[in-house]
Amino acid sequence: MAKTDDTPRLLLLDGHSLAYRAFFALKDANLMTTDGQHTEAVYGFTSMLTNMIRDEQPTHIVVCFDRSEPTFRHEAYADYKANRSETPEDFRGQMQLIFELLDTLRVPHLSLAGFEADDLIATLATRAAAEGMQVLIVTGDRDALQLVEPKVTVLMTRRGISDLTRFTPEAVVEKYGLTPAQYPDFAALRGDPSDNLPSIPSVGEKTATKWIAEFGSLDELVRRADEVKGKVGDKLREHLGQVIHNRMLTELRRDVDLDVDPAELRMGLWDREEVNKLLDSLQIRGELRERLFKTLGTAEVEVEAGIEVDTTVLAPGEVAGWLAALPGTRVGMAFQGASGSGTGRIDGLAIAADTGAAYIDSTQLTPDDEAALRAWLLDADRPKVIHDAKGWLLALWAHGFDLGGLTCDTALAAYLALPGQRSFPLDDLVLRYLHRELRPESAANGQTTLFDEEDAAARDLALAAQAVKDLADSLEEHLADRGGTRLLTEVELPLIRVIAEVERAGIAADREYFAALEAEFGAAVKQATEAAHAVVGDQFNLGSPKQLQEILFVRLNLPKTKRIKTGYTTDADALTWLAGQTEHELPVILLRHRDQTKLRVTVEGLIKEIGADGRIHTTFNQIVAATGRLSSEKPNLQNIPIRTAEGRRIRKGFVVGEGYETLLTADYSQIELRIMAHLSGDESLIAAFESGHDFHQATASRVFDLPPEQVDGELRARIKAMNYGLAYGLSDFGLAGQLTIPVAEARALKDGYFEEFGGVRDYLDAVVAQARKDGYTETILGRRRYLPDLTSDNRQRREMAERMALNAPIQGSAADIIKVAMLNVQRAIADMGSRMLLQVHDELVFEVAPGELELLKTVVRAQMAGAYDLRVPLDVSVGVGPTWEDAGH
DNA sequence: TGTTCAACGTA
DNA sequence: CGTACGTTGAACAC
Repeated sequence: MAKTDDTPRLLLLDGHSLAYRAFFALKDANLMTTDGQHTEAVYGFTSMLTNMIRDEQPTHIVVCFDRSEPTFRHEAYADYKANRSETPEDFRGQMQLIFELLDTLRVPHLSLAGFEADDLIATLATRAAAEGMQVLIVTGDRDALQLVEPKVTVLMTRRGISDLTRFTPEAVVEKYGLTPAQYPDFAALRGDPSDNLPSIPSVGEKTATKWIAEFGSLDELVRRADEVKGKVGDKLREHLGQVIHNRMLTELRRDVDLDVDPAELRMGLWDREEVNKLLDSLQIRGELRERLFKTLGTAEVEVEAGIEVDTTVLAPGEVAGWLAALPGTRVGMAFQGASGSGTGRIDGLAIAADTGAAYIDSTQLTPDDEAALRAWLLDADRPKVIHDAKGWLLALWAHGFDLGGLTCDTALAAYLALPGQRSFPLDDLVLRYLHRELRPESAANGQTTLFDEEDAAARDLALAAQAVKDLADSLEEHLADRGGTRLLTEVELPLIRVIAEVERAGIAADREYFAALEAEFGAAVKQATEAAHAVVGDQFNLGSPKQLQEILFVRLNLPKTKRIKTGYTTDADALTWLAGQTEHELPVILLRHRDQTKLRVTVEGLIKEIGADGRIHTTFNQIVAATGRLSSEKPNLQNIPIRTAEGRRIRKGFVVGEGYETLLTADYSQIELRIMAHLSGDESLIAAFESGHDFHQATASRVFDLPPEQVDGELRARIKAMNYGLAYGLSDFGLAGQLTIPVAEARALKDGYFEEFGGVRDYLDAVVAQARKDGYTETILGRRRYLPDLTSDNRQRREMAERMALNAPIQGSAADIIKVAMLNVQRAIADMGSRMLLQVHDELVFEVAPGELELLKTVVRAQMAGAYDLRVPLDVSVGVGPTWEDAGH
């Protein structure tokens, strides 16, 4: 609960200092997760953080961290902290976990190259105090004592993690006999073994204190050094230079150029599930988890105010009049109902305008209301904004309405602003961008009558509509600052309708064919199961990796495969390897079983999704993939088998619908490699595309300096793996594994490749360097992907981020291009009977209306090839046939 | 009952 | 130790 005193209270924590302290305090407990990750520091830090929030009730909070880069102190003094012992092995990796924890808890944290956490703390404390905030600093570093003043208190860790001393100005004087301002003078005089600051021989804390107290300051002491008598006086004069140098290092910087206002440092709204998930992975449970939730549950999020809106619940017959009185400015809309599988239902809607909001029960419309609503919804001159509009558009269509004038979708805008996030709940965004809380009224009071509940639900919907309206302004401004406006308004926003139409259309499925196929795959599964049981001489579940391990590696004592968390892997690669290693027939049977099971399950899933119209309506998600691709779910039609002949049989079940002539597929060939050629500008690679030869053959011919005709299958395969691997950040090791050649050979291959295509290497290097500098990568249409891990201390995370940085512009630009192509194709075929059915990343599938085949071919080719002007041509291949398989290439 | 893991399909 | 997804059954935790 909020303190009665409403002075804002800023809690500043020194992250490294506390984590390190926590680690040593809990070292003997030897905490670790079952997969061997130590968690002493994380655990201890979490506990301290929780207690601080609980006991101090801050309104603002930030955790500051040191950076690995040298600081200005290192520049001033080469040996600064030089004698620090190596970070213990078990501590490594825990900092990264702490960052994750803070992110999850929405606790702001900061670090800045060239400065220690203390300097950031000093700067923020100084600013915050000047703004009238009460400041509390938690650290184990005594240098922070210089910051103490009436508005700034330091909590210093003593032994362990729960033993803290509270330093007010009075307490500093009491403890050290010095004022806070004198503390850095004292520290310089005394020296500091932990910072490797040399001390004066025979001058310890006592003498240092005495001198500073006597002379008032170090300056004064230095000026009057000759007044100090005795042997220690000589020592002082001898080491004066050193002491002055020390003093430069003990002063904390209060003027670090930080782009942060203390008032912004609020805790965000955290997600209980997300926190639980992280604590699960850290295997933190029991008392600490309870304490954490209890504390965070009561810590109030500092918000300026809640979303408020003046709501009218319109009665039947009032809608037309209300709409007529609306101003022409943009409104926010929110809906009640459901959507999915290419359709939807609307029970109610809210409209929030500048003049107030209204709730409309769409199941109780009079004919006049309905006509007015229909016209208003359709009117492109009545601008509207909706959060995640696609499903509601489908629902509107299902009711015979349509929508015009959608000028913003807040979920889409947020996706462009935060591409790494996988979901965009309205309340989170409202808090993040508007610093307001979206608090449902219906949840506020428990005991209500049925009537009140309905009323509250109506007002909640109006609140959401108002929030969407406000949020849109904020997000649009945010995107405008980042150059993302065109991507939103010219690509993503108009694409909503295209995708909705595709979902609504669905693709026809041959139910009987699928059923027969399922039976066939099922029989093969049964056969494989029986064969396996016969070979082993025992019944077991072939689908259980655990039981499989027991059979393979214990009972049969076959050679061990790659280790995984739960033992040894039994994946397809390993089974294939085992089949070659041993004479045993079991691995082969298991592979067959896997294969057939996967196919059977895939077909089963498809059958379940066939709708009453005999078609499968997948949902394309426009806001989940971090690179900008679409994804497909319920069912996923972007992973229907194609590689094997048996798998392709599934594609035969996707057929042309009644009233249509055939299916047509059109795909980009090697679009990602073409993008790589474009982005790198490598003339040789561009020439390989323009040579007219097979691309992999042409590149191989250049790498191995052979005429294209003399490139054999082996050489072509190697270069093909290189070509594709590069776009994924493939390592020498990975390439070697892929081609089953020694790592040295893989490296030589890569060197040979780059000798010919040096521009590609330069480009790839530059991408990572730029991303590290800016914090994000960008596609040809300016779609960003943020990669903070590029500067991680954790090698594994950093290298993962580097591979993402290599891939994101390429995969993302391909996604940009096909999105533009979809828009252009849809515009071009708007008046035709043919329609788009699917998008599979670089492929579009169409259903061709009678007599339109040749025209559609021409239009689709032209629109796809012309979607974007690259330095190499975009090659489109087209196939036609009665099923997806026949129409494939 | 819900969550995590291994496995595997696509581009 | 190659990116991006979604789905599944088994195992596990509650």
